[in-house]
Amino acid sequence: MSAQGRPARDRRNEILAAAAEVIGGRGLADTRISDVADRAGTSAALIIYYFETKDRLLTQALAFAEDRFYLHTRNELAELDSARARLERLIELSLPPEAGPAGIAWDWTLWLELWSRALRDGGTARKREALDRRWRATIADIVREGRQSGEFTDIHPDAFALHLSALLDGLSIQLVLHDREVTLARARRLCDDLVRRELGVRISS
Amino acid sequence: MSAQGRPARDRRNEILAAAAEVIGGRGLADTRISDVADRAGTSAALIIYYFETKDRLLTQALAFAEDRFYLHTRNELAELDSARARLERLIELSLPPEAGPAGIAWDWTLWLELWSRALRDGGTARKREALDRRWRATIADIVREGRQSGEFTDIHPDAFALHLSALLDGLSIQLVLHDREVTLARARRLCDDLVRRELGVRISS
Amino acid sequence: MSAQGRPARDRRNEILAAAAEVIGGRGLADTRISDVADRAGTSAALIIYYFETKDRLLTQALAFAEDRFYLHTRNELAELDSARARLERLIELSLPPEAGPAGIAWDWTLWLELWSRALRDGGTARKREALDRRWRATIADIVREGRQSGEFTDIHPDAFALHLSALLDGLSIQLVLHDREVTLARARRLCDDLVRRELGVRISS
Amino acid sequence: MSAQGRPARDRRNEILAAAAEVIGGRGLADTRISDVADRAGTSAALIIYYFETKDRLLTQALAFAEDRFYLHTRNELAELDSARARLERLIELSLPPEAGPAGIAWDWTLWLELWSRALRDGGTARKREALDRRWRATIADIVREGRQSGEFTDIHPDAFALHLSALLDGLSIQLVLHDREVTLARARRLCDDLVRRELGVRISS
DNA sequence: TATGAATGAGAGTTCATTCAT
DNA sequence: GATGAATGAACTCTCATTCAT
Repeated sequence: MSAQGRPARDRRNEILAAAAEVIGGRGLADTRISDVADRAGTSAALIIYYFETKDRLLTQALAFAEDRFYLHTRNELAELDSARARLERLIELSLPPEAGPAGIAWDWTLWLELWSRALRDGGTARKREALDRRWRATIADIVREGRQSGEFTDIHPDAFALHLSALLDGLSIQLVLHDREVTLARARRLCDDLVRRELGVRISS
Repeated sequence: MSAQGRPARDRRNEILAAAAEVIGGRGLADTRISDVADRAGTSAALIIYYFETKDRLLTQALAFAEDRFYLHTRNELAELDSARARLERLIELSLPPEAGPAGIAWDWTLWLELWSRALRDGGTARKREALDRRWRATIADIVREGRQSGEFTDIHPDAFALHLSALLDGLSIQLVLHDREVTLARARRLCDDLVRRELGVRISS
Repeated sequence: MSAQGRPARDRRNEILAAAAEVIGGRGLADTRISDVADRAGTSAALIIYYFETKDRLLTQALAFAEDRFYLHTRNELAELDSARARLERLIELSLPPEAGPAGIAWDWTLWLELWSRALRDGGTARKREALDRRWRATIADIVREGRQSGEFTDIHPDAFALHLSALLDGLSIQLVLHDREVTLARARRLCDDLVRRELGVRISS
Repeated sequence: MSAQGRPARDRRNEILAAAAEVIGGRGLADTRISDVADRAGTSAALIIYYFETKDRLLTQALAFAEDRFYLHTRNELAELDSARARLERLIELSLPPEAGPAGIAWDWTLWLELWSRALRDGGTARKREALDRRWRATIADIVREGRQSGEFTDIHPDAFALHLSALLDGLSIQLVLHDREVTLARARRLCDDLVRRELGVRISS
């Protein structure tokens, strides 16, 4: 039993990862259970066996991917020792990489799907709210730490967090959608300006 | 001929309007041709007769709704005689109204759908880019006018336009999704702050 | 009225000719009223106006084409003054021309459609029987004439007519279907042999 | 595994047989997937599950039926020990039975459909060519055997095979279509005559 | 006579889900 | 756990036909 507990959890996560990839590649609306099964190397029936319903699979897959991204970011930030560096890195990780021909910003793609799904699906809506709250809290915490360490000027952490996160969202949309007027450099500069103006510190990402 | 040309165009627009409503209400993915037909008071076959394919219907419906919104905004702005007032109004119209339980910000709902569709559909992608460009140009024009009339301090119009529009997008997402931490008032305050700081003018929306 | 009678008949025939072409090109099963309308340069509604039903249109179109072919053959034969020449020409006209790349034997194509349709459609069945009977009679008449003129040896005209017409049908099928083992030359030789053996006359088509 | 492999193949063949019956009864053009499903006692979805597309189903059903007929004939012929008897039997099996009111010559019906389909469908065209070639080879082989055993006079087997098969096709068409001038007896007599004249042997079928 | 607009009645196909093994 | 077989419910799209003009 306990010997089976692990593999089962692994299987679940493999499927969730596969689902996230498929969603990222084809979009939520065009994702079929059998696509996920193919990518995960199993059968559609098994996926239903684990998740009971397609809807639950998709909801959990989105949550899985976003949690993974969040944890990845958390870990990266934990390694840095100044608030300034952490903020700089957070901005860097937030913006989707300028895509080469085939390059697609997987995680950002999922965010767009998540938003439209959250409009009608309560579960997704709650999850999204929690994720965004946690994200803003991360920013606000960095601000507080920087204030305490004397790196940043005194400013309201929550207001700044909302401003920065909203700006990052707004810019990222243009970037994932490859708007020709919005380059990664321009986006960074706007964020840098905001940081400099509000926190009195210069970041050169 | 002319007696027949008009009705046909009217029919088309009726259908597009109906489609936009349905998409807003049920989401792009859950919109069936027959839903649109029902709302428009016709048959599914007629919709295919006019639009040939469901895909084309949806693409055109999104474009139709966004164009309508843009024209509406344009007209509203044209009536105001100071750049400050126009900017204030633009921000007001941009942010989705704080929705009561049943209230849904139709147009913003469509934007979210538009984004995720633009990820994979070239036509939608192009249309979206054009719309956003036009929108930022509108903001930049107001800035230029305000600068010329001496209302605003001297600032780069395009950089400001990108900053404001991105911020509005980012905040609006939280608002349409009813994030409990982001109220319409908070969103407005952030925009006001930006305007005050960058353009040196106070707006009290 | 009489001034309109002509054009109306012309219209009908134009449509029938168009229908025959479409059937030849796309097959009976894939022929849509609107295809015929397009080829005839009218509207589908007009075709229904003339023929009332798609079924009637198709039946009449097949009959029209086959009658036209028969009359064409009749005229050609009437110009020749020996039974031998007439028989030779009849065989020549019966076999589908060896098709170049794009070449399709229109009339033979229609025959195949006619047969499968005659299996279930009584009207088509009757028409087909009449056409084949008339065709065999044509052959038998030539035999009789040749016998009388002393060109042919004495043989039963009807038996010969059935033999030759069946052979022509069977060979023509292979030819329209481009069987690589059955060339036009081989087919002719078989017919020539039959004629020589049965009628004691050599034809060199 | 082996317990599952068989049933699947059986299912396929059941469906193919059902399809052949429906095509024979209603014609290729009027055969719906659901007709086949009904006759096979399953669902339309299962048929798509096995054949992916209606087109493939029909193509394979025609091939299935014709192969079955060919194998049946082969077996029958193998039991006979003189070339004369085999030829006689082949002719007998080739001609459609004189149909009573309800009697329909299933396999011949399918041939007519096959021909018109082969006009536009490459796959069907290839299959048909192979079938006919095999059929003529069967005839030619009998001729060779009869020549070797001294039963038949010396004649070119391939030319005879083409002549006989074409004649059989041409006559069979009249018979399946119930031409009132062409009886089974008349058709047989023509074939007998051909055999007697060309092979120097009398068959009394 | 002529047609564009409109529709109902399907048809094929997709797909989540169930179930026996 | 795992899967192939099976299906019902839905959906898009096609097309002959009708009708007002």
